[in-house]
Amino acid sequence: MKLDKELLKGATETVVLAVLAQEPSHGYQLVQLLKSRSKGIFGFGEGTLYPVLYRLEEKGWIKGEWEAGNGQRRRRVYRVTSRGRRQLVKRTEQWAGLARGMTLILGGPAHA
Amino acid sequence: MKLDKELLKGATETVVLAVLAQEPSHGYQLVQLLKSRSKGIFGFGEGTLYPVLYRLEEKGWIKGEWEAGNGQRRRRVYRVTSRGRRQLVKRTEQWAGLARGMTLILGGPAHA
DNA sequence: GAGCAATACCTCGTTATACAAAGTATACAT
DNA sequence: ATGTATACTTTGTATAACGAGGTATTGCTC
Repeated sequence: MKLDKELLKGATETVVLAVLAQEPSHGYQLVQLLKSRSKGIFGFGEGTLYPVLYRLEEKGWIKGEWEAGNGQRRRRVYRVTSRGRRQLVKRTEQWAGLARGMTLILGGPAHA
Repeated sequence: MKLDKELLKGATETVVLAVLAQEPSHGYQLVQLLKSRSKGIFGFGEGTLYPVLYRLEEKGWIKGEWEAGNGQRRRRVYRVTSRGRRQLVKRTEQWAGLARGMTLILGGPAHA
């Protein structure tokens, strides 16, 4: 099942922040982490994730640093800043609120 | 807590379908139903909901009928069509998928 | 050393949506 | 008559996810 594009709006930044908070990563790696950690539910492409990273960095919620190439291809590793962590808390609360509302509407008296 | 605009994208049509499936309503009533049934979590305004209703009707998922004014102001009551009910099932599955993915990412090894 | 796959990054155009704000008009109570 | 709640409608703005295309490097294999 491929997730609806619109449904993901607003959630993408949150999962990116969450994964980076657990493990600093570069863009390409993030694509794979998001897929594996969500058991294949999320399948973000690079065309989605790189712009998200730039956005988050511009807002000061993550910080990227070029990793010197020790035989590796150069890559930019992103870490969550302290402001970013506060944001992650907020976003998580937002998500919980939405999830609660959805449950109330979808799972409520509908099955009565 | 006011829910982020972007986070709601894609979810709005689903909750509208869900409420209408439970109780055919007109637009103005829907504003209140969504608010009360979600215990205040959803606060959609008319400028959001009416366009949603038009969209859903155009797609054939709901059907509106003008209710003749028996002393009442004229109102358009919307009902979910059979195609709309199938859509609701799909949307609900989509939502469940997203919720599962979010839980995996947010609630997983983060608190380890 | 040519070819190829995987890695890693970047950018553009398209499309869809939530919302505020403003407007119109009716019913009803005071 | 004045106001309030009801009820519908439209416009403009901002944002975001994605596909598709592009560049460049590394390392493997023949």
